[in-house]
Amino acid sequence: MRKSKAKTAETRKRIVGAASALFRSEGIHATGLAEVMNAAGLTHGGFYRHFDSKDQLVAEAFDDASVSLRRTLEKVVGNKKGKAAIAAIVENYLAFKHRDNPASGCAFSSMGSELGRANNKTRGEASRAFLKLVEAISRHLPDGESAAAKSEAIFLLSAMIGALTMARVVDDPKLSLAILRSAKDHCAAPR
Amino acid sequence: MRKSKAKTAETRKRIVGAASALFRSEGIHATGLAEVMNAAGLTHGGFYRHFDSKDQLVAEAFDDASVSLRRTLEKVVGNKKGKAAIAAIVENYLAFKHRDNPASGCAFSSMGSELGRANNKTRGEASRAFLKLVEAISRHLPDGESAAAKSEAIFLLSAMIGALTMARVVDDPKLSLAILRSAKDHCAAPR
DNA sequence: TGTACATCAGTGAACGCGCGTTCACTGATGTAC
DNA sequence: TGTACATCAGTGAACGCGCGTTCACTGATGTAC
Repeated sequence: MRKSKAKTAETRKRIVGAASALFRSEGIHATGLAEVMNAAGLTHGGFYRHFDSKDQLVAEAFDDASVSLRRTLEKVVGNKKGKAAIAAIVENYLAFKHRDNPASGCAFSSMGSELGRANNKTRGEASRAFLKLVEAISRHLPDGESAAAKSEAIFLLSAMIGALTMARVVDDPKLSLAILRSAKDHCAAPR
Repeated sequence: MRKSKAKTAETRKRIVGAASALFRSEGIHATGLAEVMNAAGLTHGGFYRHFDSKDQLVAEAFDDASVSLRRTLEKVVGNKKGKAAIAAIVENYLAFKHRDNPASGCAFSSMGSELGRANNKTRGEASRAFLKLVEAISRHLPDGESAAAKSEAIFLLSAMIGALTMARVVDDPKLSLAILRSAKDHCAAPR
């Protein structure tokens, strides 16, 4: 049943995509490899033709999620500049749609506390992904290359990640709304 | 080997305390009941004399952690008022000591993404615990009872949780420091 | 206050189950001539 | 271009292991008289 190189590469992508969604919606530890392979339309035995270990899949799935988040942010920014660009990013990140769909959203919010205990490779990728997002935000702040803008962007991103995480933790819809709204109020118009 | 009521209550507390620390340092899913019981100086078989299920322990362990966090914050505030009180809370929360000791720190930062998938009881307790912390912060803001102060406190807390989480995720010490510092800069002197 | 008995905290073995990982096998793909 | 053979993607059974949970048992504690 050997497959063509093109098909094989396609299958691999499908596995990473399925893992990326499952890890974000159910957590890394709670998601089994059999579940991932099943979601990719395969049986679990074939996993090791594509990856060395679950850890490797975690790293690649995280990378997949972070690339997809950056693309989304670029899309919502479009041609907007300055405050309008920041506002678009903030509105999009703190939207109900994002809160209610962790599987396709920011991996820092959905796997944050698990990432802190991940292996070195994954944490390294997480650091680089975080910095790329910081850069994508600071670019739209006044004096975008400055240390102050970078610090501001770091804070905006951390704050949004915390707010989205907590908006998912609380079970009171009004409180969840209040968390998102307070973060929007404070982040959409940075100093 | 029946134990006195006092001893039994003491044992139960020890189990909850051990669970509280382990869940925060290794994650809920990654911590087994045998590990918890072992840390409490017992064998795993006795667990169900004290709790109905792991879920119940999770809820109680979370509660234990959140009470302990409130006590810590009360302690660092002491007699301080207004800005000084807020600054003390922020400095304490975003300290290296807190970042490097998740087992005794804020449960929202260490288990945030897992709490979002916890059962109803735990999420209900998480909501109440979050609100109590919000109240403990807003009390020190100008016009502390107002909706604006509450919103401000919600934002401060969410932002600090996000910053601490991310400071633990990244593997670059300088970036981790930058995350904590940017959050301190923005939170210590609220508008 | 002392005795007899019921209660139950804790132990350690066992339960079924799902985990990550390995492996023999199949058969289509890729390659060497 | 055609043939022969090596490669390897995917299957499904199996591995040892740790999980949450249950249970028979022990013996000190609590209680009823």
